[in-house]
Amino acid sequence: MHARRTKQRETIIKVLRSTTCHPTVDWIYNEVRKEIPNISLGTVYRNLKLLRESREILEIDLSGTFSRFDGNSDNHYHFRCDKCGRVFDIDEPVNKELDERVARKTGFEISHHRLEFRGLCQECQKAAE
Amino acid sequence: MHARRTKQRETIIKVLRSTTCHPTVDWIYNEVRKEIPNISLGTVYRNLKLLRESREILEIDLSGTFSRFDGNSDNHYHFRCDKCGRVFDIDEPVNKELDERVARKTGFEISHHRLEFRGLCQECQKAAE
DNA sequence: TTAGGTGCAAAACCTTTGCCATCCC
DNA sequence: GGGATGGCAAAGGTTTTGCACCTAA
Repeated sequence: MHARRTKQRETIIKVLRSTTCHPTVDWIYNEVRKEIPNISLGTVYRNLKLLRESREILEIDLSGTFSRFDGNSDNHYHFRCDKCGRVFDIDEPVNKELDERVARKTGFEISHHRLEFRGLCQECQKAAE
Repeated sequence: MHARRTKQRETIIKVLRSTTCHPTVDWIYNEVRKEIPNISLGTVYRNLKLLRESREILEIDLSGTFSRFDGNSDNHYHFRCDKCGRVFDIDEPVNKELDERVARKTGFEISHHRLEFRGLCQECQKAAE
């Protein structure tokens, strides 16, 4: 199966790469509709699935009702605000050595790890005062 | 609101504490039905929500369709097998110092972090040979 | 030409919720 | 007694899928 270049897929990638927020499917859908008004939600889901599988984007594992995506597929850490729900990228080096140590200890074959900090972002800290 | 002691809730806790697997709601539901055949799925959901809020259990954030739970609510790390989907607890000290460092660097107020290793468990490594 | 892609709508799924009966404190 | 819970079923919201029609290569 050869991935084909379609306007829909290109636009979805463009939208994802153009933001630093970590959008939900619904947000992506609405953005893309500004350019392709009659695109269907199913197409968005299908393309996100493909892009995730080809590792062009990252699906962020969060509890809660809906998935979020990251246009940056390099492994990196996230912070999630417990109050406003926003997700931020964290500029902290990924600790590859940890993978190796745990792999040795457990016998698991470890490809990577996901790390998510939780707490309050600056704005929500102020709002709580 | 006083949490009341009911057979349903007690059984759900018992089931959760009695396993080291990280069950889905559906699995919990079926286990509990062995003791309380006419318990409803809604009750299971309601109690899991209560227990999560009172921090007696842990909801594990995973991508994928359904939630998973951990009867152990102490913060600890997980490993998830990409092939069989099983989740294992990792016996590795939680790095609290990391929270502090990132908090200083970012200005976020960090309460904790979640870490999940990904890869292949021992059995799935053998199966892949 | 043709396999992959799209739109549309229905289906599938997990989770939540309203209502009323029931039970615990 | 009275508020917290449970059972049941319907609703809600996200994600997937079947199908017929396109379209990029």
